[in-house]
Amino acid sequence: MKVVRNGEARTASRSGAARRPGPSADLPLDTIVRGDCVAALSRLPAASVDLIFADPPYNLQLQGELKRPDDSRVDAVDDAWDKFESFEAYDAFTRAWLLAARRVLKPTGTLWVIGSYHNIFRVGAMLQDLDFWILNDIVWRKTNPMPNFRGRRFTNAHETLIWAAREPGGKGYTFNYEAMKAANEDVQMRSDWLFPICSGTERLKGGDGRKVHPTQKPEALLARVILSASKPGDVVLDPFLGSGTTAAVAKRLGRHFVGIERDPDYADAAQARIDAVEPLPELTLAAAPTAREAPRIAFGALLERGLIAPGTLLTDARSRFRALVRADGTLSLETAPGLGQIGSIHRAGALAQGIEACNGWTFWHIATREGLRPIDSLRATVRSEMALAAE
Amino acid sequence: MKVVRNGEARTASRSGAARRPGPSADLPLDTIVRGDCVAALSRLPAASVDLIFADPPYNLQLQGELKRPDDSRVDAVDDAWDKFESFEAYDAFTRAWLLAARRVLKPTGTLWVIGSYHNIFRVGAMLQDLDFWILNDIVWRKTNPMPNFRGRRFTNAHETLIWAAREPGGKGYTFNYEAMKAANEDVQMRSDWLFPICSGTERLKGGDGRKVHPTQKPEALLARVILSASKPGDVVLDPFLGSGTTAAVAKRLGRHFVGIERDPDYADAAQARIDAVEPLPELTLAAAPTAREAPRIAFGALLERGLIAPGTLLTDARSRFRALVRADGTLSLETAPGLGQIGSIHRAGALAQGIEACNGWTFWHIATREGLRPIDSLRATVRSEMALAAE
DNA sequence: TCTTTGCTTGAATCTAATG
DNA sequence: CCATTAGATTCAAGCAAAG
Repeated sequence: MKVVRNGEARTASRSGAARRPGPSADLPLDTIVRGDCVAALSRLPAASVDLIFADPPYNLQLQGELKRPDDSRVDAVDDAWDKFESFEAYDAFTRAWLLAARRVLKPTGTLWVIGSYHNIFRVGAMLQDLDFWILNDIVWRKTNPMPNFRGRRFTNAHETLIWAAREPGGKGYTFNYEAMKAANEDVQMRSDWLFPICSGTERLKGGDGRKVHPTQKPEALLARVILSASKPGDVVLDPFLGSGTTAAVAKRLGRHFVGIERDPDYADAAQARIDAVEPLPELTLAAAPTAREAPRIAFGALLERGLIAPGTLLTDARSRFRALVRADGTLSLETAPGLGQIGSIHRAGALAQGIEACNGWTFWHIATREGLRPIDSLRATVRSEMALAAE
Repeated sequence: MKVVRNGEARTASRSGAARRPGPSADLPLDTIVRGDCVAALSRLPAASVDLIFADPPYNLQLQGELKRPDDSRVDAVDDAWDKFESFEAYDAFTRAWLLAARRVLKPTGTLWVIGSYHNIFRVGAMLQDLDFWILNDIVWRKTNPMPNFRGRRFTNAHETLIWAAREPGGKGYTFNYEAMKAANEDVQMRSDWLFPICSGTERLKGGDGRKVHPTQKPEALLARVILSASKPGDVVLDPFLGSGTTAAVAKRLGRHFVGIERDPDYADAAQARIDAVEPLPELTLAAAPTAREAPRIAFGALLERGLIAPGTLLTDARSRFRALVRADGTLSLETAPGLGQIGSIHRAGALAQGIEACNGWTFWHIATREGLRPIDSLRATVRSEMALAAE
């Protein structure tokens, strides 16, 4: 039941962690760790996980199954004066697992938590208190929510997810912006997502025909989370695995998973479910090249390859400004403002327009028989040449 | 500028409070109280207000300046009133105004707070800590949010409102269930609302043509809040009145208002705005029209619903070009030109044909027993699902 | 007068690599 | 650590100007 692709091995040190450094002695990849979430997290290597998805318990009043960080059970409370006490207990629980989760997260890793108004505000505030950095809050709009039977409130038709980086100013996290946009009619994916709740054949049922888990999440929801915030081969961890949706979707999408589950029945059901999952073919999963991740090409490389000659005159698309290509790969402005000034293609473009910044690749054009061409198209030529040479 | 209707007088003791008992010596009805919110609230009679709508500072914590891709500068909310030293300071502020607000609220009264992920989790947690009772969290989905210019997050396309009763088990609060349902094509009003942001002629502008207030809320949003959670003649209080939307809508809908505003410029603008409002005749107060959402289906939604599987091969009608469906909802071209290139269904169609633009929905086909079918035909299924969720 | 095109703007925690 | 530089990045509306 291990997902082993392309000779990738089973430890994070040789899969996800290869891409992003981090110690990872013995991450139990593609397995369900049975036991308490905080204790299990504490036994995992630090900074070894790319993505965490957490669906923590939330209704402490009804369930009364809260545990303190030391795993002792919190007595159910009914008294009004004790309500504060129970929020406090929930906060302590949240704090404990969030801290344990942060430890296993790589510096570039991100964390998702899903909840409802019963708990999500406390989780969100705790995330901020613990110095996580919220990237988005996401609304899962349900196409088919349970109606409000008493008619005393609005139909509770959504749940909230919080997406957070490990720390403020967190950079380097994965967000597959282009893929999300391409899948969404070529407009940016928004913070409000629409999915049906998990039902029908997707819903796990026991032998008695009753649902195995009370809050099984739809696979489509997890798929969007994983596709947006991880890459193939990454390690996805779920500290409250439950019926195993996170692991099943991660496996299907060519990611490694680590699941933690305390309840043996849930863990058994999740294991069986995961075993039945067939990973998608690699071709449908390979990370798409993005402009952002493309290898950098210096303008000088165009000169070195003879694609552009020193002394060439470049202009902007509307031929308002001109610049002379110098032998060292810099430009010299031939028109005011900035006449005579010398700088990189970007600097020269900014100077010409009198603005702070400019992408010289798309600003400057070269005259051809077919008309003006952005020098960016010459860069594309170099990139494809380099790709061929690499093979 | 007082709203006096049906012989109702100007003090809460003889208007809203007549319906629901509560002391109310000198509630300054239908006026703007100038000054600090907590101090002003403390001078108001206890248990005299039916509904509170609060739009507190969000504590945005913006760093540098943000520019659009066209190099224009985003006019950010950088006002001093939105800056707090720390989360602790923000929490203390929140706690103070919430306690002061609770005091003026009738036992049957309810409180609304609006915010974003920067502050709403702290507000929600504080509400629970202070023993308010959350009735709903409501998502205001914006039809026209500001995009994410750098492509590093999901478009932040919503704000969150929390609706809470004064205390746990709060009974007797107003919820106009039938009116909401009637206004929503006879199905229960959901917790996700769709409105445009405030712009155009509704947006207050100063003599210089610049917006008077950086965060003016749309009247439609306030109308739904007030129509759902108050009755004509009730007292609606806004402790952060700003540009006066709450008061203007309350007056228009035949409710009394009390506004608190510290900034003289905001208060002046709000006063002028309120003065220009004409209350609606009683009969027209029934239901607010709801905009039916034109469902926009993305190709990704077809995968998420299982209507098309990753790995499927799509072709054009004449089977000249082929493309592989990838797990993330993008296509990978399998034929020249463009072999190996990845993009949306539209982009891939354009690349295959070597043209600028293409409607992927009609260009790409899927093989079925009955022959090739345009993928557009799969959209109908998702549309019917989504229609259920549309407002 | 009507249509098309272009410009402006909105509660925003909005980069990554190199030296 | 900071400073510098390369270079990637936007959607829906409203309104004004142009056709």
